[in-house]
Amino acid sequence: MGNTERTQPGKNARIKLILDSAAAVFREKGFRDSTIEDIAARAQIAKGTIYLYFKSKSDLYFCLVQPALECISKHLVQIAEDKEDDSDNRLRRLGRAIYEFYDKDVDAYHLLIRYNEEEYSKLLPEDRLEQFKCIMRCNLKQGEIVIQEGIEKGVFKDVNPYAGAVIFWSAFIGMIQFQENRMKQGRKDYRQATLDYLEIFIDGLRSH
Amino acid sequence: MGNTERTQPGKNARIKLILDSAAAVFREKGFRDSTIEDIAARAQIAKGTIYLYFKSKSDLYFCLVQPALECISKHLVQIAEDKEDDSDNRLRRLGRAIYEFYDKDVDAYHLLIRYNEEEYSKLLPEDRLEQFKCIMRCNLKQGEIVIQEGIEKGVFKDVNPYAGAVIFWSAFIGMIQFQENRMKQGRKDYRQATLDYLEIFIDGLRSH
Amino acid sequence: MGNTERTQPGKNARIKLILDSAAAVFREKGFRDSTIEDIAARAQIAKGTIYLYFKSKSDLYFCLVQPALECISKHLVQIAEDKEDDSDNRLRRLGRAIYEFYDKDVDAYHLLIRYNEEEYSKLLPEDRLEQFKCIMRCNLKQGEIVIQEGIEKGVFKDVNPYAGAVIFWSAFIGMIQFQENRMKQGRKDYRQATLDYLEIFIDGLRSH
Amino acid sequence: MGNTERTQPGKNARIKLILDSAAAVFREKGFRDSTIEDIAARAQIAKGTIYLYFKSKSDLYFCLVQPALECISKHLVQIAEDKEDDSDNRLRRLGRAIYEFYDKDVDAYHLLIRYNEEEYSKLLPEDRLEQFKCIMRCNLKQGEIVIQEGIEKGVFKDVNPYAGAVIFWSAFIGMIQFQENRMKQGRKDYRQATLDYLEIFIDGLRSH
DNA sequence: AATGAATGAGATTTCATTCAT
DNA sequence: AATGAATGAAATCTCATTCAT
Repeated sequence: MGNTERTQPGKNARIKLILDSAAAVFREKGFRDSTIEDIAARAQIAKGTIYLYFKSKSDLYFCLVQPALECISKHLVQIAEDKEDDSDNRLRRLGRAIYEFYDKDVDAYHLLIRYNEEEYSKLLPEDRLEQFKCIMRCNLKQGEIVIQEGIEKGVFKDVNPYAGAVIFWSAFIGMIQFQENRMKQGRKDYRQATLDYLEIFIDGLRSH
Repeated sequence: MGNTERTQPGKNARIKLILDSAAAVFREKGFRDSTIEDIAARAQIAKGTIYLYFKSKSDLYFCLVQPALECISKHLVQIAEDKEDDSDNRLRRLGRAIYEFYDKDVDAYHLLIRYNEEEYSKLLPEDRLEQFKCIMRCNLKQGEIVIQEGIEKGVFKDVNPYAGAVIFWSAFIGMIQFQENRMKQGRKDYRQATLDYLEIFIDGLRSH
Repeated sequence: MGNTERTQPGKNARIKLILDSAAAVFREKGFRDSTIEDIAARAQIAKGTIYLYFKSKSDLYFCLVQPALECISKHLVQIAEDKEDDSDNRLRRLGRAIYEFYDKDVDAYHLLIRYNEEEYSKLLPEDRLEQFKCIMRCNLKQGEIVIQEGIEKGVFKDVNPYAGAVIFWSAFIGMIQFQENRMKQGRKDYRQATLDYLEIFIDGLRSH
Repeated sequence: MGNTERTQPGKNARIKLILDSAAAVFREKGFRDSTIEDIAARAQIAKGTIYLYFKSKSDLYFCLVQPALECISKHLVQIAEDKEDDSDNRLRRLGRAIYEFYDKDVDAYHLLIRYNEEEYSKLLPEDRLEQFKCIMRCNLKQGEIVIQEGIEKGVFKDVNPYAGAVIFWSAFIGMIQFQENRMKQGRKDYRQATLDYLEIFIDGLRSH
């Protein structure tokens, strides 16, 4: 028992090492094309070592995405619940929160937005997938709530709030993609400029 | 030569048969999970026959997506070049053109919007992939052109036109997704309503 | 369709080749220690070829043992149902039938008597295993029936007929083992002598 | 030396602990499906510790079965050598001795009767295996000796004594199996009745 | 031109054994 | 002496591709 306490930090470091490698490899190759061998090689450990800490490739993927999903999810809920703030500002804050999440952990972000591509949905166990979808629905719901309230206050146009949230989310993915394309072309990183485009969406929603 | 002429139509029919089967199978299962066996079975031909007409599974995929991309691409160029129409209406028509393309050939649409998922990009040869990206850049460019002109005319806000086009495109994908989600839940197909959400963007772009 | 008819014989030959190799390898190494590679190597074909004809290693095993089990099973039922013959002679004939089954297909016999060793029962699907056990119970039942009738006619002692059948069966396995041990030691094959030891059992059962 | 004396008892206790755990695990799962991890877990020690006392998994198995075999072996020799007792009674006592051995240590019994299944025989080194076979031949020999003497005294029929011993042994295994089957079905444990079936053989061997 | 049987490289996962602590 | 993390060989099964017919 004393032993366990002593080895815990090493164990956690190992887990972190594997998760980091996995995130990078999944990011580069996608889930299906990433092999346990790839992940082990990047972590400079043996294949079998990964199975000491994770039950399967799917389990590894799940453990990787799960905390990231829950973290951003909680943050979004907080923002949506801050009823003292204006609807349009809360929508802006939702967008910024997602952007900050992206900026803090690029790999996790990419895993998150791909969770429901067929590539993943075919290979994850039914229950894990359902858990993912549930969290994602929750995220979407926050946008929906904020838009709904804006409509009720007359700040926003009378659109379908769910549809509005979907568009908000997918527009955001598009903006990240834009930023990454620019970076690949060697251009400068204008984060603030990128976030400004959120305003296009918010302006479009306004009732005038 | 006489022979060639006579066999040519049969050959083309064969190619079309294979492409149609492949489109359906790729759509249902995704690229990785689709087997040459699946495609051959659906076309009711032998596996080996496919290799008479296509070099590889990747090649088959490329030949499938290529014409679809070029078709929508030409259409978008036509709209963008119609300088007599208002900027905001041309943006609307770009959106409708994509929607109609989707509606006419769901399989091709899904292949098209996935062309740059890593699942595909890792499996295509470098040069094929570059060709794809070139076509996609061209598509995006049409949105950029229309937005640029709108800005110059003072109809649209002074945003980065490329960013605007990316957001426009990704918002569109989001709307299709929304529509498909609704359909899966057994709800009715409100195409017109869906297209109306285009207006959120167009309004957001307007200078007031 | 014409094709199918033409290829059928070749296909059957392939299946037989694989089954024969599998029987020999399973016999030599047991189910768990036999690898698909071993079986393929013995058949001088590639690993993958086996999967063209059999779903899995378990399936291959099942297809191997199933017909042998059913064949001996039917034979034993026939003998047990021949009510015109004396009980003791029918018991003798049951023993001889098993011996002949052994003699005709040594591999199948060894697979049959091992079907319920843990090695197998752990690795076969529940339903396959149940099918096996059902056939084995049926085989045992024939001995039980004959012994039961002998008891009723006063020919045999009043023993538990099921227990009698179990002992009959296991004694038989012992005799085969004896014969094989003798053969391994390079001694001659006294089949007739071996079968004579059945008489020990039959005599022991007699009411005097 | 003082050290050695002090650690010796601890060492022996360790060895016994490991052997006991191994016996239980092998019994439950069979040799192949038992892992060193399983055995270590049951003994509440670390995996590596087992390798301080045993060269390998096979070695552990050997050290486990060896004493059990020798114990029953000695007992059988004693009975066979008790020339004052009748042949048929000594045969009965041999059977009872095996039954008592079974009853006292079910795990050891099951290991013993399986020693020559291929699952085990393929995994033990040639020399270990030869040692096993030698002990088993000795056990069998005791039955052979008793039967031989019975024949010489005219008590038993003139059968091949070795064959008689093999049948005796395998019939016994069958009876245990019968008893265990009954128990599994939740029926009562009629040990005395089970042993009575020994009489079938003894009667069968009698010269009248 | 068409077939489809055969191939074999490659992916996931297990576990006996080693060895640094 | 004891530990248990790490190793890596090995086993099952899949499927793109080839090639004899």
